[in-house]
Amino acid sequence: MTRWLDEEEQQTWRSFLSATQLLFDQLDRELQRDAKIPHAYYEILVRLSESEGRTLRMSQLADSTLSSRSRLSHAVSRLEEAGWVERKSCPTDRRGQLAVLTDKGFAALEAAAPGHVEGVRSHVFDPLSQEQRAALRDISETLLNPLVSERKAKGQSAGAAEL
Amino acid sequence: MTRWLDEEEQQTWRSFLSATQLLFDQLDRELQRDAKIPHAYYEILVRLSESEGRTLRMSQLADSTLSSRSRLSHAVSRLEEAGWVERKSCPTDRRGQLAVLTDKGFAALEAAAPGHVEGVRSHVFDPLSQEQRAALRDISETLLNPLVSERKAKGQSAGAAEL
DNA sequence: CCGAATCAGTTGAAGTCTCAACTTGTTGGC
DNA sequence: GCCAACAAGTTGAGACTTCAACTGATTCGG
Repeated sequence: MTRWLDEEEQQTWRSFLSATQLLFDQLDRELQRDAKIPHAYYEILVRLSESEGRTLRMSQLADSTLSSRSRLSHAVSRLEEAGWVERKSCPTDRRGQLAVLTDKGFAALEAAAPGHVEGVRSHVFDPLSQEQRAALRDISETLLNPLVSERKAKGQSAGAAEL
Repeated sequence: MTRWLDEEEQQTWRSFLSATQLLFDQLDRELQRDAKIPHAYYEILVRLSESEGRTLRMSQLADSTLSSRSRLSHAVSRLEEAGWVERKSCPTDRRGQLAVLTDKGFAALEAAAPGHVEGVRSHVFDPLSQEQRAALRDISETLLNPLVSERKAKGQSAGAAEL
């Protein structure tokens, strides 16, 4: 009954797995070395830096970083210890918490960003032709929608709206 | 000096990040639910099952799963506790260790594989057109080589030969 | 308005991964 | 042969993630 992968699909899948694995390992290692944070934490800083008042509700931040609430809570605690983020209680909903990027956190992000962008460029965009870049975007967007739906179904709350 | 990403590149990168993140999260969750192991452990079982005598040197196994030696060592210890893998000392090099897939481990892999393949199919291949599949393979292989070189340079020993 | 269901967020434990240090065995130059 | 470099693997500590259980606040049907 199982629809096994044929030779061609097998090759595709293994190349894809290897490439993504090596890519994220590499970017993570660079970020860890240069900025002392994992990529997931970098993403948190980026989202906050792009938000009104450098502030976001915990749940919005979790959704926009594709993170579980639990993971985010731990991560923000960690970033708080580093003095890069602060928690404030939400004025309109006493359950809510706001995460605010501090000046120190913003400075850390500014310091980390150029190196990280350079990494993305050199490991992803530089090796690809213009056609390949377009195809990569097209493929990624095609895969994205069903995955987001599935995730929502599983109860992970709102959708990854602003990606 | 920084070569920032333009709007188009930004979109591509974020879609790619989201899609891969959601994809691997999903596959991992399915595997954890159905087979009680993370995807990295599944990969180990697959490599062993494909090897002569269901046996591989630790270092070869580490290379072929793109895993650090340390990570592999921990993982094999865990799989050994489960009775799915056994360690034997290598006859030709007293430093070496062989990892051997047990019958029980093979059975576990046989039980897990159909569900996992179905997941890969439904989340990756089914949504893509034939052209997109070809492009995905092409892109993955393009990205792979430089990453493998970089990894080797960093001292991670031999190359990911048989992917 | 009151209680059940739901929502926002946190917590602690258990699992995995990384990093650096370490043990043991091999090899190559002298 | 011998000792310094190197290779194979392991180990333990610390960091991150997941999962399930939990607290407290909000909402909505009756």
